[in-house]
Amino acid sequence: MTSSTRSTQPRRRSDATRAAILRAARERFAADGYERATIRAIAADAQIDPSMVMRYYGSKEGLFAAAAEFDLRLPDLTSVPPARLGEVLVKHFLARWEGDETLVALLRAASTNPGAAERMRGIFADQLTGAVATFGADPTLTARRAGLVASQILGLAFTRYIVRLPPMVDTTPDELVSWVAPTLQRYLTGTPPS
Amino acid sequence: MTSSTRSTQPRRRSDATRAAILRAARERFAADGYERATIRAIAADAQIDPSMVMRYYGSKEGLFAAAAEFDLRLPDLTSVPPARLGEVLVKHFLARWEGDETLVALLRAASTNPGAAERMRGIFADQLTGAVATFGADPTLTARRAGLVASQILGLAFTRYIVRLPPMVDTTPDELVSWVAPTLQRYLTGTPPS
DNA sequence: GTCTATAATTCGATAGAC
DNA sequence: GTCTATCGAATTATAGAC
Repeated sequence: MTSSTRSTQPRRRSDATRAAILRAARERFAADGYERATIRAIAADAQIDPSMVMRYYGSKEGLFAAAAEFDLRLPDLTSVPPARLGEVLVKHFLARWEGDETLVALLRAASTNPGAAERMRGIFADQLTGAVATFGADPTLTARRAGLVASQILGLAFTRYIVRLPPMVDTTPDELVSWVAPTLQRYLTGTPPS
Repeated sequence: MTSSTRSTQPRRRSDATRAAILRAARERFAADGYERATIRAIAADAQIDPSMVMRYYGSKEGLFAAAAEFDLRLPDLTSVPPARLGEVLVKHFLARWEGDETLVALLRAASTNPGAAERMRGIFADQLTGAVATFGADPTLTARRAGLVASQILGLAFTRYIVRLPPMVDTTPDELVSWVAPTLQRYLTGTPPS
């Protein structure tokens, strides 16, 4: 029962097609948002028939849910020098986004699609809050610290990838890290104001 | 030629209707985004016929352009104590938004509508950069400082009004000001990193 | 100025042949 | 598994009566 022929392998022709659909869907959702991205256009990009999209993913919502699966892949913050938490986080986020348009798709869709907004809340409320909680002292402040971090991180993504403000687009990732890291550092470990 | 009868007064029945349309349009665009907000729904809210919207504003794009007119109404920053610039700015933005949903409409639409994104760029690149330039020392840094401020300000609005992250929704404006003011202060007047 | 009627598209989704 | 054909609904926009 070592290997090749079949039986335990459900993957055949369809897996390549499914992957092509997801890739095209991410592109379109990222570029056009949820409403303007049509199943027909996605299917054309993937060079398959539109009805295949429905067959594989049931509906447009189902397709989006599959295409916008996103994991922040946050590193273990307990092994990071406490004074460098902000820097590590900004670097991580920028690197994570520059190579994967899934978050842009999610960001654009979250503006108009309730399901996408809900997923965004889940990602930043669960994954990020969880990471912040691993080292935070005061549990009652953890959620707020995570929310503030999310506000700066998502504002960075929004101005750089969605609105495309020229100064935010032209600035290199390293320069952005230098400016933004102290902000996150204070949100994460700073003394609560008054 | 003092007063009432007519001649120099083009406003008659239509002005109230136009205002009602704009109000309903801002509500719908803010709540649903550009694509999902339909002319029919806006007309129903304003209790007028859908064709009147077309007659007055020509097209859906034209209606949005009229409804999403937005002025930051930035105060004169030269009369603000330099050490309190961040605080004054956050306070101003929060107050400006809590009572006017136009920015939320613009924010939501900017994700999918190129024209709305262009307007957003104009607002933050012109109005904000102009205000920052009035006191900034190094002109080459002015655009970048304004962009960074925009990133935190728009991230605040995005997480609080669009995605509605619970910790950002539950926090009072005063508490938000306390946390965010130092960030803007550093973006505006801080020493450039390395 | 206001409304009815409808044109012209476009979309998501379905049925069914092969 | 894949594709053709099409349904039914919704949209912006227009033409024209009153």
